Amino acid sequence: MSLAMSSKQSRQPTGSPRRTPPASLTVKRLSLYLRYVETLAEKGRSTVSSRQLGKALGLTDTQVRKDLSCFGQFGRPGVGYHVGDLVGRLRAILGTDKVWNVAVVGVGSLGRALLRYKGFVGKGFRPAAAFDSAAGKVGKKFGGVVVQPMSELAGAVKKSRIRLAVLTVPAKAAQDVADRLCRAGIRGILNFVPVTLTVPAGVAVVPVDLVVQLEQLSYLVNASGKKGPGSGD
Amino acid sequence: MSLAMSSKQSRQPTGSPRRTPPASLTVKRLSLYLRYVETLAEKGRSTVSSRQLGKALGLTDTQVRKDLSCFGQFGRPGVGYHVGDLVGRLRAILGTDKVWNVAVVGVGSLGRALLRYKGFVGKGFRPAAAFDSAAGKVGKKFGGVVVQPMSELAGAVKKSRIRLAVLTVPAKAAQDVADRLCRAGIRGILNFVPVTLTVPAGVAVVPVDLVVQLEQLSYLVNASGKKGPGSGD
DNA sequence: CCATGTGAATTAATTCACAGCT
DNA sequence: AGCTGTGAATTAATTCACATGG
Repeated sequence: MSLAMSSKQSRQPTGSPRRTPPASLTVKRLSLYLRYVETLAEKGRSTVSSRQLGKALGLTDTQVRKDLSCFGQFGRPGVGYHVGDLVGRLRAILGTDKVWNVAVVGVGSLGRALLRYKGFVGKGFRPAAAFDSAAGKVGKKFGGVVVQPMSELAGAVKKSRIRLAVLTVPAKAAQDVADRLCRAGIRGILNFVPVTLTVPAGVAVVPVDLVVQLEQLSYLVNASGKKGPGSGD
Repeated sequence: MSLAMSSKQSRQPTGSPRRTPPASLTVKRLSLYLRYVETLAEKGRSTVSSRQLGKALGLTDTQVRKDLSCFGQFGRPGVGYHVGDLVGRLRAILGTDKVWNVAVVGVGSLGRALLRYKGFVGKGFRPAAAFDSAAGKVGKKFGGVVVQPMSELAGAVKKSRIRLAVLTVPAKAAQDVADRLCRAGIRGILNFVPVTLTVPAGVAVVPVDLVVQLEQLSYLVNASGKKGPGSGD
């Protein structure tokens, strides 16, 4: 057995990405950490350990520490992480310490549901505008947001400082609308349309295809019929 | 058209997992392959190459071939994959060659939107029942499905052979309802509630947290502000 | 003692390179 | 020519092991 050497590194001021690159899988877990730690904050808990966090989310304690440590070192040996601090840190990393104005484009049943969705409040996202090409929908109000015609899109995006869009238009229109959003200066698109979008560099797309999600379930259920692994929440 | 592989096959019977294990990331991509290949089928295209597939989805051709090959070898050197055949194979792998009855549990705005969502038709999923604990909603019809009281859940699940559930209840009720679903014999849960569910082995959970998705966007947009990687559709 | 942070080892996933079929 | 399928090499992600602080 070899003798490890001491690395001996003094502590960086605050929140310095030590080494490893951001890593896309890590970021997804950061959201889950935040979600869980926020519930702890509501309950008045003041500290949490990587083991408790991992247990609640189905991860190992090492995984949790690795994820957190690559964005800086918060958390104290022997104690754990300070809940309030961790909430702040995670929000800052994810960029939800400020509120993002979001446009909902396509006011079908899904778009309307998102406009009315209560889960965004306090999470850093605010549906700030809605757009639809159907004249019959323009002027109507859903979740407190008045639907505007598509012709207003570029103007409203600039005026209301909207940087994110939720896309819930019919598949045939999706790429066209995405192009318009990009030209209007939108920086990210949450895409519910079952189509792979092409966007210029500098614009992010996160796809959410409900059929794809159900297919994952279908696969897992079929697979567990033969063999027996767990699941994947 | 549509001539299944006739004679000439010294291959394995059908869809034999050659070597590699199923791999969870692979399955997500299979859904994307299916989605794209279905659009090709509608357009009447008869073959597609791994390169074309990859190009359309932002993947390398090698990646596509690796993914497909680990479920058996369909596709002919020098030609590519037969579109009709590939659709059938992918559906069989994902388990959507038969129709799954799905229960929507929790008929808030999101649940209603999912009941009305048109995108499930022809994809192997059918909203077959809806449940809500609010007496005011019971008896109402959304997307052709009548809302039933929670007390009917176990009975309806058995009677209608429902094996998948979409969970869109308030966060406080989520784990309780999930427990009831599991006792009723449900095999998979598509979880829209921002809570990590605990379920017995043999039940699959696929989480879809809209806030988490937006946080991914937020992170990506913030990150591209400093440096300049692309996106991630 | 318990808990974090991290280099080293391990395992998973992707890409490379090429044999072989059309 | 073009294309698939796959071992080998590479790169990413996770887990292990342990030094160090509370």
